[in-house]
Amino acid sequence: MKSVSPTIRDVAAMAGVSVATVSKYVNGTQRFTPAVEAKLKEAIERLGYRSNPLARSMITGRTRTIGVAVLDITNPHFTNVVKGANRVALQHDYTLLFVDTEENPARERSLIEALAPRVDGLLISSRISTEIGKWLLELGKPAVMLRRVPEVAIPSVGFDNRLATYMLVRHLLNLGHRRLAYLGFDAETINNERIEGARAALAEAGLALDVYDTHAPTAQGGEAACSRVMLGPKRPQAVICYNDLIALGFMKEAKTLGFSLPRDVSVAGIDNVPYGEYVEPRLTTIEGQSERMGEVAMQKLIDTLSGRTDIDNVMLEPRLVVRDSTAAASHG
Amino acid sequence: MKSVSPTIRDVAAMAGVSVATVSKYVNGTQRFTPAVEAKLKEAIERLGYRSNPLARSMITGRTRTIGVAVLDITNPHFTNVVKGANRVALQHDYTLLFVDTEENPARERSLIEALAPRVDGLLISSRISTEIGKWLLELGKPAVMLRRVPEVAIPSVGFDNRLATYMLVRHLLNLGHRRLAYLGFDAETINNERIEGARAALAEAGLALDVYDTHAPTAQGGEAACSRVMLGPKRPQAVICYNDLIALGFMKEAKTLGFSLPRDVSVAGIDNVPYGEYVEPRLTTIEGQSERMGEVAMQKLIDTLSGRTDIDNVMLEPRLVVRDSTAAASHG
DNA sequence: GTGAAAGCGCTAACAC
DNA sequence: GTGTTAGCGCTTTCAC
Repeated sequence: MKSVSPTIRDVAAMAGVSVATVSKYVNGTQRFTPAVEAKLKEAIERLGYRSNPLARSMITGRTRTIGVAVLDITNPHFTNVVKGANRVALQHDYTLLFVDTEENPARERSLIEALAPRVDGLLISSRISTEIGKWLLELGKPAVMLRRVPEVAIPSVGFDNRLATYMLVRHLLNLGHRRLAYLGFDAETINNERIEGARAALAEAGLALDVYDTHAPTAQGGEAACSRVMLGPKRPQAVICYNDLIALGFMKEAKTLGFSLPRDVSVAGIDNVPYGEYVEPRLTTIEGQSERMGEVAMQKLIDTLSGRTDIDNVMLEPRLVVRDSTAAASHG
Repeated sequence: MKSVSPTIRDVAAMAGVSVATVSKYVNGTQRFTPAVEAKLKEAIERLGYRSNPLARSMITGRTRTIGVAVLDITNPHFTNVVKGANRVALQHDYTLLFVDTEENPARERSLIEALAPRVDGLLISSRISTEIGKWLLELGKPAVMLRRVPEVAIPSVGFDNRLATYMLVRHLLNLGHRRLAYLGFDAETINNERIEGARAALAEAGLALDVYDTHAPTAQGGEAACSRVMLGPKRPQAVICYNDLIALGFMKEAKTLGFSLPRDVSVAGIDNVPYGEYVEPRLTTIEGQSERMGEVAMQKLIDTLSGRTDIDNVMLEPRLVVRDSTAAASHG
């Protein structure tokens, strides 16, 4: 219960050796005579000495720690990314430190700035990836972006957003739907890719897409937007949501408004968060491979840290998961 | 794109002043002559200088950072705790660093050990709170436990587990149920408190509790245990789950097994995670005040860091949230 | 206002 | 094997 921790010098004094010896012993850099080793062990034990990682890092320049910045720790997609990243990090004896930027670009930067010097490398998911990417570059700290940023020389792992919505539209088209809506999240750059993919598939069938927007990529966002979509002048037969959370909220509110799902409207999301399986109707979605994304990104980062330097942009492939929230269009 | 960051000395050299001056300027400790200030500003700008927090922390002994260790970042209960904690930390200009111990007591200790020296204080949720608590005490690092640990001299904020299940049982009793089961998570110390609370309420009615166990406090855990509970020799009319996640998994599997909910069985959870509102039937639960727990705990920690030292154990009160997963017992 | 110097706790040559 | 020494990048007295 000492208020101030013992230092390497205290140990050295107590064991009657030099600080260098203690340092080497603590780091297992060398072998020692049994006598010295015993004294060292005893002194460390009695003093309750623990080496100060800050001081060590300052010299070695390494922390054996990796920083992960996520946009919203509440979103299962991100927690799964984290799980995947954690698994790989653990295998390589790295510790993960997380920071939640809370969808706030202003804080984002300062949080990453605070995190960066304390870690060996960074895994970053950001709304402003390109900007952050450039800034990271001049920071000179190894990083991997959790989103494709081909325009910056930083490795990244992303997801084929165009293909995801393209597939979703094709699926809905096959079910006989003609009036499709997209409920997006405008503040996000990949939102446009998702719209493009949907439009491309629709264009092939000579159809157009109605685009709506939510204020947040969350269930609350989906709830809030539902009545506008479903009770507006262009009620869709099917709606594709920016992500599963929005879809979950949308479905809940649609039911509250008296609609029967999927009879009155088909709904699909993207990410395949675990909870999509527990709602009714079970959510049709695109498997976003969140955990895999975390794994791949972490592996890339560790490779970079180990000297390998192949700056490429991995693209994870989407896979359609059909469940009960999408059904054949009713006649009329 | 320099590989090595500029130091305070580079700035001093470039601006033609001493390092002490730069330090004071960077920390806003003092006022300067406009001439010096301008030179400083320019040098810092051109060099892209950022002060190294490691070096600073080593001297000041403070990091302006708080470490939070959670058991499972995938569990919405914990992410909400984190949200609450983050909110008040932000107000006081503290940055949060998280670590996910992944329900693994062995890693728990080493992760916290790695985290502790890099932060000013700790917020810890652990399966082995008492043990960790004692250890924390001799570490001398301010900490607050996210669970009541009255037996250790560490502030903590917890939740009235006995009252929670007591209330749940009373609710179920009022609905006419007589055969109640509890689906718990044995590895958790508070599991016993929850069993006690349920038993106390049941005893008043001259009834007994059937206790089952899951291998994990997750939806998968609930799913896996469901058939054992529902198709065993003592099929219950109502089951209380250790937490909402288990309840969600249990409900899903019960439906798969052909049961109609809540007609065939009433189900209740604890925590009030957001997704309980999106499933069908909507989950009856106990509001666990996760966010509030995070807020209170962080406030306590910050108070401690500011010199206040009232080591008490806050107990948050449970509140019953009745939804559709609990209904009147059917005759028979 | 500004600077010189000591040193935070530790590691890494290098010498013995 | 073990000790000496010179810092890592920064803050902090204490002079001027």
